[in-house]
Amino acid sequence: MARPPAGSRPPRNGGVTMADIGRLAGVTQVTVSRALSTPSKVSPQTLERIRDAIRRTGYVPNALAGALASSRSRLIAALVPSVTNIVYSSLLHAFSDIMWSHGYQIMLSEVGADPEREEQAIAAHLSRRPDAVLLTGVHHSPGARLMLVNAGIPVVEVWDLTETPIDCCVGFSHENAGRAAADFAWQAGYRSAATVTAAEERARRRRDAFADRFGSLSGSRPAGLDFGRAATLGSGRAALARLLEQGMAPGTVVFCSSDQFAQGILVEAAARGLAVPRDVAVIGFGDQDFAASTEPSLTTIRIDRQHLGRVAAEALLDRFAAEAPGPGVHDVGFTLTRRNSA
Amino acid sequence: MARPPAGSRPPRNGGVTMADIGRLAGVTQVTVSRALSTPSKVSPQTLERIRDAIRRTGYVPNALAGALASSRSRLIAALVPSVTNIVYSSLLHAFSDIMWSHGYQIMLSEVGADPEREEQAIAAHLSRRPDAVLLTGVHHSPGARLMLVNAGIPVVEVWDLTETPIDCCVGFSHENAGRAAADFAWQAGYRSAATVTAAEERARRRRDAFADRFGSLSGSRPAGLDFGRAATLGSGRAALARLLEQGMAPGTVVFCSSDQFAQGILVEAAARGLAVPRDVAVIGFGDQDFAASTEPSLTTIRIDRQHLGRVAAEALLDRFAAEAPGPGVHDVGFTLTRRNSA
DNA sequence: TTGAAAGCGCTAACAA
DNA sequence: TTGTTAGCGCTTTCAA
Repeated sequence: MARPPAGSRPPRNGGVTMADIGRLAGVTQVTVSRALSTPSKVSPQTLERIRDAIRRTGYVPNALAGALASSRSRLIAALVPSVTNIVYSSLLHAFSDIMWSHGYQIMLSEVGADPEREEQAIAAHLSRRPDAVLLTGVHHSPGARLMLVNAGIPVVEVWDLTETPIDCCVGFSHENAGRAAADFAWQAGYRSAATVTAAEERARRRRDAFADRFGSLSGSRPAGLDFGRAATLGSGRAALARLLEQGMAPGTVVFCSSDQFAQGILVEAAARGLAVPRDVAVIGFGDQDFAASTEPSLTTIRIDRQHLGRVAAEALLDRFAAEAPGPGVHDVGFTLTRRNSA
Repeated sequence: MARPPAGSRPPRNGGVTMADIGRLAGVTQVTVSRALSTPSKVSPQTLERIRDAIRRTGYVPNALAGALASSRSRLIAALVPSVTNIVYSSLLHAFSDIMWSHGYQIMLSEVGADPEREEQAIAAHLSRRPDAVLLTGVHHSPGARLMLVNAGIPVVEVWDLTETPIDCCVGFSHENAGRAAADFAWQAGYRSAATVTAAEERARRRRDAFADRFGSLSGSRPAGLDFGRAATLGSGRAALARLLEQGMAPGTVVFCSSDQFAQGILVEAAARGLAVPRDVAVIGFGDQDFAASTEPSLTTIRIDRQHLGRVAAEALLDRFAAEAPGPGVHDVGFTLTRRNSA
């Protein structure tokens, strides 16, 4: 335990209450409550005495009790597949910044790709009575949907789009992104394509859309490589090696499910003396901070994650205020950023 | 709001209480409470009826009320400088995994490098009455220390070491890491060194220790470059360019405050046709997932972040159980992983 | 401007 | 094995 100077017993300011402050300031507990929530309703002198008492005791209000009494916890539950994935963590960063500035705190959980685990996490979070929930993706178990609807609080689903959100959603179309990449590749003159994809549902949807479109454009469906493991530079290198083994034609464009993969392909190509994009071209996904600085720089699909996080936060804030908010579907889109790798 | 089928009014299962479940099961609220916390103390038939009622109503216990009544929130507050920095997020990942499996939830906040903001965040978190707090680093404002000590709960400071933790700490010595890099570089035969450092207090301590040691070994203090911005591949490239402009001697070893910088130097060197490590050698920090797969692979300082997170979790769990835990300082160490860049 | 009273939904004794 | 009684520390009326 964090221990106070030996000898004195822990003040455990969890022990100091509004009533204590009131006693010190010569008022009742209610007045202290008012001083904190609506200072304008308390006389200046009283306010001063109360503030003084708070300072002297180091009083920290008990938000648990406050939330119980008011049924507003000022807590937002956020569930992401992974915090170590920069794509989600940067989105979260923008989101929490705004929520924080409005007095909300974030309870975060990682849920991986397992719907069962997501359901458990949702239950655990709902037990804390959050004022809203942020979920990643739009596919959730019926059980999860039910709990969320029952909770009767705003829910925002991010990083994907659906016509039937639980409440509202902010994202972009992964299918469109895949198709846009295929159209770009075709128009840029590539006549052979391949895909490298991580084991993730949305990544697969991008890949499928890419393969469908490029296949119908070129007449032959691109070869695909799936990586169960997380997308890393190392697996990107391995992917190019494997593609080459399989006899990939020179001048093929490889559509990757993440910039990590793409960078790996760049590194492996360089190690093999292959020229990019002449011998092999690469399209990434995510436009991570390194994408513009690789050699050659990465052509990739960019999602403005800052903006996405901000729109998600605003959607919730809006719902806190509105009486009967409409079911909001916010498409924040994406851009194909052409650089030098394709 | 997540809305139930039109027409029916929101069950808002925040509305279903233990008393409601009791009524349905023909028992009092207390028995329901027991059924949930110590099912062994409830008869099998009663238990069955209660569980049935819970299932039918979709009841979710109110953890706010529970925490208020028991003064145990099963909440852990975690404060990290940044969630988008993989170094902290992977540590957090391991930490929360364990805490979660013991029934604790994490409340996360980013606090950047601003002590003022950290203090605010600590106050906000303490108001939720967490059962413990995790902090990054060992330098905190006097105000922050005071609040934490007053709270009387376990506190673990991670990613650094001190003789005087608020409560306990789990980390490694940044000074030792810097010196180890200098010793390694000297013994590997490098006679000229430089540093590239992000604007971060711990990074600077590593750099200073490196420069001191290498300086006393070689007789001349290494040149240093500071980057205010976050460590990115792009700034690593820029760093090498700048170092070269400044007339860095061939065969210099560059000690970076992160693997991102180091990778940037690798990329820039390749782009300039410089051989690594012959023309310029590089030592990174962090051993991120890409470090083993770069070309050439990165020599870097590795911290077992999984392990660190685990030890931090165990330290807290221990303190929850122990009567009078000793002030624990856990040095998890680091290893200099030699690969091909130096 | 302040206070009194009630209650948020639980847990923790203590009884029966 | 179950129930009764008291709170936990606040917010929310309503009254003064």
